[in-house]
Amino acid sequence: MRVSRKQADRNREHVIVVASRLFRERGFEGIGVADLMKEAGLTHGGFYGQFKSKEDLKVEASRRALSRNKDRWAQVLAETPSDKLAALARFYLSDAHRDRRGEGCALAALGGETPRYSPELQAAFKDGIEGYLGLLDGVVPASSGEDRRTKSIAALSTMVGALVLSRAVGDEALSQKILSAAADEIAARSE
Amino acid sequence: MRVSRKQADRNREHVIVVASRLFRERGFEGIGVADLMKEAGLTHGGFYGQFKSKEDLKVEASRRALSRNKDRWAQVLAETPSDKLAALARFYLSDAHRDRRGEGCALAALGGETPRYSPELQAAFKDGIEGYLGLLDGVVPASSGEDRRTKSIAALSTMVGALVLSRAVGDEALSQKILSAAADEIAARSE
DNA sequence: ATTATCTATAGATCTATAGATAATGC
DNA sequence: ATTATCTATAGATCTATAGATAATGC
Repeated sequence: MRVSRKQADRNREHVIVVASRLFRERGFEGIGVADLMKEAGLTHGGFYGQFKSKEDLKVEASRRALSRNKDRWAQVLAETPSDKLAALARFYLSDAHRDRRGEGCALAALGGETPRYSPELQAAFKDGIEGYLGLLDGVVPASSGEDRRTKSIAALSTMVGALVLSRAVGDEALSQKILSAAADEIAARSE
Repeated sequence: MRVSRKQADRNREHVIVVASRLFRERGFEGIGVADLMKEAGLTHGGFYGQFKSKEDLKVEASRRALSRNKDRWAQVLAETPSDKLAALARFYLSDAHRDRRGEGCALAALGGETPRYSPELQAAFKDGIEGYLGLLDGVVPASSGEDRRTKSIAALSTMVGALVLSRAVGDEALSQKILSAAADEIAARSE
């Protein structure tokens, strides 16, 4: 059942998008190639015509997730007239983001697993992180350029750490408190 | 080859300690029961006499790791005469900590995987986090009690997030910059 | 003729259990 | 007699590949 080149490209795209969700939801080891292809509406064997290996797909799916999320950040910043950093923190540290791992930040969902895999995967995360830092550099309050990057890194670390912790505690009250405390702290520093 | 009750208890302890290292190094899905028992010098089948399931061991090993690390925090704070928060941040955000996942903070090593597992495991992480926050409450600068807990959460989030990111980027220069930026920011806020 | 996708399977792993063995501790 | 640990295995998964099939695109 061969399909056209154009359809094959669409199928490949679809596998990457589905994988970017499933990896974030279940972790890199939490979903197998067969189940992933089934979820994408294709067969197990078809995978290896499109990708060299599962590791290869991890890289593609992570780049896709990080890039899509960066676009979302840029959108939030463009929509907000003032207090852009505080608005970004509130967006990132929302209940909705916490509860939707599959569509959320790949740094929080998969960053902890990344050191165990290929340099190519780590490079994808490095590029993703630098993308976020580039956006933050434009909205953190700072005197010098060097200081600006320091502030951007601290803000990103606080956001990622708080999201990870809010998802880990399994306790709604503490989870909420973690999200709001981190958002408040970032907002306070942005004044 | 039965052993004494006392030796069996020691064996159980040893499995927990070995697991707390291997889970942090390789992730909950990165090590199997058979390999883990081999690493502990016991046989695969012996595992199920000591633990109900692998999930059960995840909980025990996580509690052990979190508790040991909390003791280490308390030790650092006790050894430091002044600027305790800055000293703790430097300790946590060190190259040594980044490079030794197996002995390091379980929040950074395994926090991202925790939401996918049992309520019991999440409760272990909740208890661990509250332990760290309790120590931080004693050293963060704040006017009111409520504000103090907010500052503690923000500091913990920044530390955990920075450690996760520093391990994920696979780039020594950026990794170093992330660690130092987060440590500087926490130190600056502690004055 | 080429090639995207399919079915089927190899070979390695995984968690968990059954039943045997042998030393402890009454 | 009890029980901690052992060997062996069930049954389910995992990644990856081989070879067949059938539609595309020259």
